[in-house]
Amino acid sequence: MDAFFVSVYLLGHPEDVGQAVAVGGSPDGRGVITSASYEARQFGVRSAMPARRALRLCPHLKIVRSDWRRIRDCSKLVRFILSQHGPMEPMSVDEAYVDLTGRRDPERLAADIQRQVKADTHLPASVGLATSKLVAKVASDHGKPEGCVIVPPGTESDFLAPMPVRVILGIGPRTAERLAEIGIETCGQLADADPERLAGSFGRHGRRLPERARGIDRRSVNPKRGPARSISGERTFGKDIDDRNELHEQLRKLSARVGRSLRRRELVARTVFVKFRWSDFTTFTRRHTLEAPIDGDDEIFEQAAALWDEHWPSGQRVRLMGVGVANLLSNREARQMFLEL
DNA sequence: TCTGGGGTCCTAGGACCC
DNA sequence: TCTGGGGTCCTAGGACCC
Repeated sequence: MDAFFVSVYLLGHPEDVGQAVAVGGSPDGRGVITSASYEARQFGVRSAMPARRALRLCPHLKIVRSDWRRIRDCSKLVRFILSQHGPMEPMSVDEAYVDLTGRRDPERLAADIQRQVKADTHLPASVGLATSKLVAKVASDHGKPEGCVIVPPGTESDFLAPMPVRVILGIGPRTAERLAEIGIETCGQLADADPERLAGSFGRHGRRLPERARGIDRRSVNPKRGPARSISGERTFGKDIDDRNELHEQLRKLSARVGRSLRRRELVARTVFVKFRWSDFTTFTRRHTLEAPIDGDDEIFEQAAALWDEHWPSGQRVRLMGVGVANLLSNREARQMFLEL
């Protein structure tokens, strides 16, 4: 989906269509931009940018909060439409793969699906059609907004060759920087690199990079999502906090939020973790695993508070606090475990 | 002008067991 | 005399994604 959160907002606010609009947090506090309209992007506004900075780049920018209910509803509808056309694997709230293997005239089908999404949701989407997930994703990004990019079989390598290595899913800023240090900046250069040499400096993952850069990716579309592996909540405070009571109060709120989410999904957890971020941005986590799984707000808070008190130097100013659970089991699995014990 | 929030996966070291 | 070897679980950090 294109500028998804902003597009969803505009559904309910047609008067703002064509304006520089962004979804994000408060520019007075420590909010960042989540999604920016293409008009806002012309001013350099990007997601993950501090809202304050976005406003400086684009003084007339309208920043609005995200409407999660509406976003979820739109996401569900898009997924439903896609799933009518083949096995569908959701990647995130606004991206999914559909397997059209064996379908007649997939080029036309891709364009039809895009039109159907627009007609039924009134939301703009981009489509990429290719022989693998990796290339389809690059193609889809390449045509934004409202693009429909088809990469015919056999042309994957040529399609990717001129592009920066960053377009490949899994190559982030860190890997791109390290590749640049050895003179590799484009997919074409990466495709020609020696896999063994890359394995030397990038480990197991490195050996596969040249084939990835050629568009070779045998991963299939997998519609079955595994169960959640962790659930967490975190909060960056508007102002750093150093008062123990206030910190405990926040810890209790976050624990309750995590607990609710856990129970709604009918899961229990054996591990509780807390996340710390001091004023100077030093960040770390501490965790504890229990013998028996839990799902209650008070139980989560009790564990979180013990970890917190153990690692929070009294008086240390806190910028962010997080609480999470991992080692998740379904209620059924937990019952089974209990019987075995 | 400092830098959100929700996740996943991988790596590496240490404890512990046989 | 130096210091096996494999498997599993746990912790912590880091890269990456949207």
